[in-house]
Amino acid sequence: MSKELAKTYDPKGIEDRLYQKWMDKKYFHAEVDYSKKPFTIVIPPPNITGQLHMGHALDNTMQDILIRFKRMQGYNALWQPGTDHASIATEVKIIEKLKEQGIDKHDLGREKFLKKAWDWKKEYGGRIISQLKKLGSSCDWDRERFTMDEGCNKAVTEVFCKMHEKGWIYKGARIINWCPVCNTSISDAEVEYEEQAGHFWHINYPLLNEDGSVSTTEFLEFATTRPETMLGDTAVAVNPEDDRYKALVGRKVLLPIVNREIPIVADSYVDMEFGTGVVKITPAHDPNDFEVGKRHNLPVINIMNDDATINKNGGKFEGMDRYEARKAIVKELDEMGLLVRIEDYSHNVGTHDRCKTTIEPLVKEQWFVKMDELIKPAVEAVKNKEIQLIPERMEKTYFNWTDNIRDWCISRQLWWGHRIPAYYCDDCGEVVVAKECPQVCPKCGKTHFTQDPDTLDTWFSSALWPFSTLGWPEMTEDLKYFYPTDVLVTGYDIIFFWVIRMIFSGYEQMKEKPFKTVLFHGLVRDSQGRKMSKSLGNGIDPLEIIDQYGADALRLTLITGNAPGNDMRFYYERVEASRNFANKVWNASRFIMMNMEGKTVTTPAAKDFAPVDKWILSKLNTLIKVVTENMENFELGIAVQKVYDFIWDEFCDWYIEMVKPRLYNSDDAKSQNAALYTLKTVLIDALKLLHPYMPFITEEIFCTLQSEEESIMISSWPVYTEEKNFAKEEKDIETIKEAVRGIRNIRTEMNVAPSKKATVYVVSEDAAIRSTFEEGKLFFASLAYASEVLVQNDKSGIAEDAVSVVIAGANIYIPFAELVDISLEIERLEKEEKRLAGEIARCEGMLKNEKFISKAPEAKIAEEKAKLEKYTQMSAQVKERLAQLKK
RNA sequence: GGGGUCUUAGCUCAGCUGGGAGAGCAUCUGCCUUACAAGCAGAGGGUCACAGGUUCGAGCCCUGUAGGCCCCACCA
Repeated sequence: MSKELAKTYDPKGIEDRLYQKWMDKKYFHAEVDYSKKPFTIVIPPPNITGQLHMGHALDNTMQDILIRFKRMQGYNALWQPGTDHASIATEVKIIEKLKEQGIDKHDLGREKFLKKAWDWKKEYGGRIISQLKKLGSSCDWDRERFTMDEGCNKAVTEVFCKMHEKGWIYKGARIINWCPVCNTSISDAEVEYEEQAGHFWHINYPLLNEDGSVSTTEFLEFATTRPETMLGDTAVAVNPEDDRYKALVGRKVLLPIVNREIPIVADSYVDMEFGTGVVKITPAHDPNDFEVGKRHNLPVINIMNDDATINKNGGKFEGMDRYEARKAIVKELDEMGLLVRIEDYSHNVGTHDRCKTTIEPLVKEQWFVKMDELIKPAVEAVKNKEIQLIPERMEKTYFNWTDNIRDWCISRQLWWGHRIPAYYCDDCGEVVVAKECPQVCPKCGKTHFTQDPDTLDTWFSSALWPFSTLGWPEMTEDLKYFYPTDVLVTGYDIIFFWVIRMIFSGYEQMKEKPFKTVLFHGLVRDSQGRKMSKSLGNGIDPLEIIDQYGADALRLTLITGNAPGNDMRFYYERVEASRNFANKVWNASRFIMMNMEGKTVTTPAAKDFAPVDKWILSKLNTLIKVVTENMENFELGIAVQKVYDFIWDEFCDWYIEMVKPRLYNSDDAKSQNAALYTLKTVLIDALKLLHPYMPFITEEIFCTLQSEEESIMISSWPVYTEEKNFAKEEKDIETIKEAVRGIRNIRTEMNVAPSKKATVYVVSEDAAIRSTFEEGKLFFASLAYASEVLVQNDKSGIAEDAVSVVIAGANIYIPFAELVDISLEIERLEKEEKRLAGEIARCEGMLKNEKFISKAPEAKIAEEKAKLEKYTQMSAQVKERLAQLKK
């Protein structure tokens, strides 16, 4: 790289080239190596149906930052990648595709369908991976896994069998959430509640008299949102404390249309205050009713088919869709005079999160994971900080779920997924759970078995991901070395689906946590704060952003100004700001390289460093400390902001400008060399600090700048050292900066053209300050637009009408040749005096407060005293100057 | 019904354990100064939602109020 380089940074071409280089060099690959400490992250496996979206981009950028940071710190960093089969999501897509070709899943048959699914996986499974690469993700691709590969299958079977043996996986008929469109059961976590406008139908059921005849005068009124379920009613319930109905308990009502006699039961579940205080009980189609039914030994009458049409138990309504049946039943009740009234009613309805279909609670035989015992270590681990959740508030969400946990329904009536390792004897029906199909029935001795047709919830395999990917159930070397993993990075939206399940699975199977820290991020929203969604069409494609601005700019945008767990808005102005920063870095580097050209930069002797060099080195040293600390605390947004500010503000706007005169003066070779050396050193360390965030541009510059180095990504992370703190130089340079700012300010205020140079006098009785300015004279002159800088201990020779800047310990005078409006200058100084008076009042107020003196920490008191002294002195200088001008 | 979270400059957001309010964008004024106009130098703009409290000291801690967002529960 040299002068011919483009004035603007163009990431095109560079990014792919560098990624290929990293791949070729195997930098991402990690092997067991006990001489180094491991640092492990497992990727949240993206769905094979997926396309990279902003959520992925954020999630993977964060992981890559942590991995690259730790790798540079000398850890053996492993980022374990892979993809998820995403049973239901994928199956739905395949069914859709088949439908387009006019093929029905069931006509095709299980085997052929699965072949199609694997074809799909082959075709689309790699797409998301290549997209992650575009982002710069430094995953160990040699270790790529899939939730349905051989190893993961083995892990799933192993866990299922073990837990079944322990009695923690069982099969039972319970009420579950059924999706009539996807035709499968789903877990509680997959149900999404949605506010829907509906109705409240008030209905009368006639009471039966003591002699069993139907009363024509006595009715029991109740309200329901789902009148069609009356076909399955097996009781009516009231609260046992309810005086209105106490006498009726034990009597019966006649279920109209169906003409079934059903009892009136007393159950505390019924809220006396709500409605009429009477509830119809349909154990087969409502979870609460199911519980009531169990308590009162009520029959369970399922009235629905799997597609939510009424079954034969619904008599003449058989075959009708549930909503069609609702209408018909209401109509019939109305005709019978049993419909009291209809009320508008808005209520929450459970829908399937995948397809938004209203779920139907049904009683079915399903497989469940018993949660009560399993969850205990997972609760403990978070409670005692064995596992740290970031931000901490996520613990509340976590405990909210664990405290109310119910058994996990894990069987799905799908084909794409891990088939349940349960085998039924064709002859006697005996159930055998085993890793392989049994040869002989342990009960009847027959030899023919049929495997359970169901598959497992996709999260069952994801729950094992942190250890299945490292070789479990074999106790591999990888597992011993890399497990437990260090950080899990994920969105707060899958805390229930995934995070909790990994934690209890880790403790149950590995007897050890799956990770030490969970770092949560929020959602990436559009510029108006809306969720990005397909239906809104407001999604921004990260690949387009990469194409237009580069992966580095995208990554920086996603990290800047965001705190853990918080949502963010994404818009183009932010990306442009990031792109501009990349360009800034590029140009600063270009400048440094241009100046280095043809020269051999050597390490200068300690005495050859100018105060400015020490100032920036000292600033850099502090930066290293702050950035490292913030990254270790997972405050990535703060860390990168510090790097950004340092590079742009301190390094580019100040240091480079300060050092220019020395670079252009070849007469003082030692000084020039020290400047070049400092420029290069600071740039390299700054690039290193920036590398995890912006891997491509930093690599490109680093390798050009230091052709002998192979790659920045395997270089070592800068380390903070006390010896590189130069307090004196920091203070001195800040003094000069203050003077420069003051002068620039005045010049703008007085409308002095930048091209117009003037003599600048620095007057101070303090020899140390004078020497500071003497030493910095060269750059001070150029930054302050001075034709000449004169440092002296009194005002001799300075024109009366010179404008002046007061800084602590010195007065700066600029005599302009043109007439300066004295009254304007007086006004300006009076403003300054007022400001200082305010500051003095503030300090004095504090210091005169006895309670402050007695209770505040010493350091704080000393700080305020020093400030008071400084402002008092400055105020005196301003006053003196005003007195002169007013003469 | 329970819980969380937010309310800071015109906009979008930082502000980590309490010690003089910040950034980016936008606006205004000068500058094509030999790294960068995707830039440089400067400026304006905030009773940190409101009301109390704790403290020598509160944007930050506590209580309450108002409004927004989210999660959980699901009284038929």
